[in-house]
Amino acid sequence: MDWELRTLLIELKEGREVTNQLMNHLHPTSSHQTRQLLLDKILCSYEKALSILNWNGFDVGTKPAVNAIESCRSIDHSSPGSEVSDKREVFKKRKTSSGLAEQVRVCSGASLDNPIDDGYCWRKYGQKAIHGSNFPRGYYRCTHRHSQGCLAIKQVQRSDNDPTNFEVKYKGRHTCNQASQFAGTFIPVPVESREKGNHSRKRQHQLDEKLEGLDNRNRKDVFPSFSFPFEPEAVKNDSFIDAIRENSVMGNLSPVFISPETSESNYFSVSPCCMGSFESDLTDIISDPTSVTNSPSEDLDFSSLDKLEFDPNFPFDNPEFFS
DNA sequence: GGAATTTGACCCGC
DNA sequence: GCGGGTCAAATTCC
Repeated sequence: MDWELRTLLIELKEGREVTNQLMNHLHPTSSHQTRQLLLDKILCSYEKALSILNWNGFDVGTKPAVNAIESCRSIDHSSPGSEVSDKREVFKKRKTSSGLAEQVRVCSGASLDNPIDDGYCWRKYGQKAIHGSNFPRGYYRCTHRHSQGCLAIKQVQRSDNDPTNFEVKYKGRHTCNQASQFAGTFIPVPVESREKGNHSRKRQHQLDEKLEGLDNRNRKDVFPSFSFPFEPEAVKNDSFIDAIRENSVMGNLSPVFISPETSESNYFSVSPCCMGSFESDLTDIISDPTSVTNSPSEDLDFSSLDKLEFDPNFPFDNPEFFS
């Protein structure tokens, strides 16, 4: 089974699951926003599935609905096997999107105080007003670009339709130590401690920017390594779901995951830059309740999370899936 | 003084 | 020519 088909199946399964959730919320006491959120997720799954078919040469006949796309927690545009190539051999030569591994993520529900947090240290190198967009686009590159030659970059732009949505485009892969830290043993770091210390640079103009749309706290975040049980059996374990739920409900967008017992043999970590769609899907699971937490529709039933199906035969150890 | 951000200018693709 | 991506000097903060 190839990568696209697997992703397609995941999306279809998720669509079915969210549809079931929506059915549970059809009673009059359920809030409209909750139902709208679930509808958006269903549309998101459809759009992702159609996009996959589209990429594989199927004429799906329709263009993705903008609202549906923006409702998606993540849309993976990674082109497997594509490598970062710094084309800036000529001064200020413009990089083209082709040839760059690109991943687009839409982080919804990120309040001004809870911005995108992907765990890497980024340095902002530019900001540009985008034609037709109310909010400027911020350009970030890895802090270790010069010291370690890390070529990872990202672009952050707030959605016009929903200012709580941040569209984050990742291009390139982290080759710095941060990436290896992600591959290491998980060290849980409380959110509070991550926001203190030398990463608490606050400026008045940054506060102003907050109001304008680009939150700056996503620029410098020290983010713990993320790992989860390697064995599918452990994935099915309630502790896994509970950990996700607990951390999600805490309102932290970061996939801070506290493992019961960290063991290198039982846990594996995946660098976000290399996770591809799986990371996106995992982020879906983790970030969705968060977005609910930050949204007015707080009555979303988390119990449905327990119904998520994890394929026991899922090839977690198959490197091809993450390429 | 070092590091990070801001911002105007430059460059390239379309 | 326009829009988007990047550079780099200036600025700001610790």
